[in-house]
Amino acid sequence: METVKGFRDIEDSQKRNQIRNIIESVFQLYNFQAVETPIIEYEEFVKGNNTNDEAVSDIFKLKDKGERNLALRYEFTFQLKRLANNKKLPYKRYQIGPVFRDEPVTGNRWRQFTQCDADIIGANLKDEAEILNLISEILTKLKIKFTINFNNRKLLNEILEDLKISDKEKNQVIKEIDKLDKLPEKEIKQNLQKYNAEKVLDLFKKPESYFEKYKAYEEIKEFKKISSLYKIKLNFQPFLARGLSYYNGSIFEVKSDEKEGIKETIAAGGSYLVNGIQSTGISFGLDRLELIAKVEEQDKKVLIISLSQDKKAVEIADKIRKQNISCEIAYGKPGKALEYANSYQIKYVVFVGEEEIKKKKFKLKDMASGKEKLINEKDLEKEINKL
RNA sequence: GCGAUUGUAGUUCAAUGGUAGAAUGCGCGGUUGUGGUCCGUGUGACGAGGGUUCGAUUCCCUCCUUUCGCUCCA
Repeated sequence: METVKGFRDIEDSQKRNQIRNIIESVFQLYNFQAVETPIIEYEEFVKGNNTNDEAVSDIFKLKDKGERNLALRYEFTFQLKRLANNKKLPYKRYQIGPVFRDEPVTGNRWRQFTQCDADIIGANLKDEAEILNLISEILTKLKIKFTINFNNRKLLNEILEDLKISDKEKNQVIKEIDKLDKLPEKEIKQNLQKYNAEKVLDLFKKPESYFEKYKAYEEIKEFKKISSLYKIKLNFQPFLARGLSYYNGSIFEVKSDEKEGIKETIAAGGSYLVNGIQSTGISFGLDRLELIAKVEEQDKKVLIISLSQDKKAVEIADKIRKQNISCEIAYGKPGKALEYANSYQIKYVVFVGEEEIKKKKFKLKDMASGKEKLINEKDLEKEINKL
């Protein structure tokens, strides 16, 4: 049986859960409120004002028995319009959950994936810096080396207006510019000639100081100043655009620096309006973080082998679990039980047989070394706890 | 969605116009209180449908799927 294209079974979700917990705990440290919202919404609401966005054309559509036109959420941001109503500002909320996009699957891209969002409704530049600090804290805890690319939509707009590019063509030009880190420059230049905008390419080669002449750079300058409070390194990328059209100020895109990392974006965000209120937010891609994060796996697991001494085995297992150590009992032949332990990476095994019960000493075996130790019944849990 | 590409045991790979073989995994045994080595044995696959043919896993068509690019994006 196959899963649907772009959907998958996650057979070992332990690492995933640990990453989720780390992200969630940091969100909470910054006083974001946890929320959950419906996966299904009215199609009209999902589309929102962003009907021009390509992403909106990627929504999964469905109908219920009442012939309502519905859709699966393709992100969380639009749902903030409802949540942010009547809230004391700034309203800070986080949400972790699956979103759905009916789009082609390539590489590390799925049609169901889990986003971890933190947003501030009613935000200024200082809040944006705080969001960056939060990104940095999370990725550091996940032991991921990263670069934060950033830009400001206002700067892009100003540059394009300066070059007398019409509002209609602006979005097309921005899309071309956004490909700069991907396609060869020649190709982009050709495409830009259609809009008479090839000059922008030369602009983007200029050093950062060149952009100081633009009014919108003031905001970038101010933002950099605030961010320096947190010692966050930002990589100013004047051509960074981001596809979602609702962004109206700062935009961020986080990439992995790891050699074995992935080329896809691992977190992205920016500033936008919610019900006319200036807001900012970030979204992590849990599925991608899972590929590159290094988390310590809880690997102290114990297998009790009951050699027809089930009563004692259950008793000991219970004591070990009370120490908060994962433990299970095998009732079969010892050979089988040891193979089982190998197969599921259970590192310690305790034999519970007639002899042990008589002597009140139990054999504790380290699977990696094969060494066995006799341990007094009283000290057993303590010994295991110390391992 | 468009263009290219892919599809055989759970996994990784073979062969073939006369319905398939290995490695590994899994099960059982050798070892009824000792595994990660070895030996034996078992299990298990032609993506789905249609066409050509005496006969199709093989050739053709459609759909699905895989991978890559475009578009877009976590």
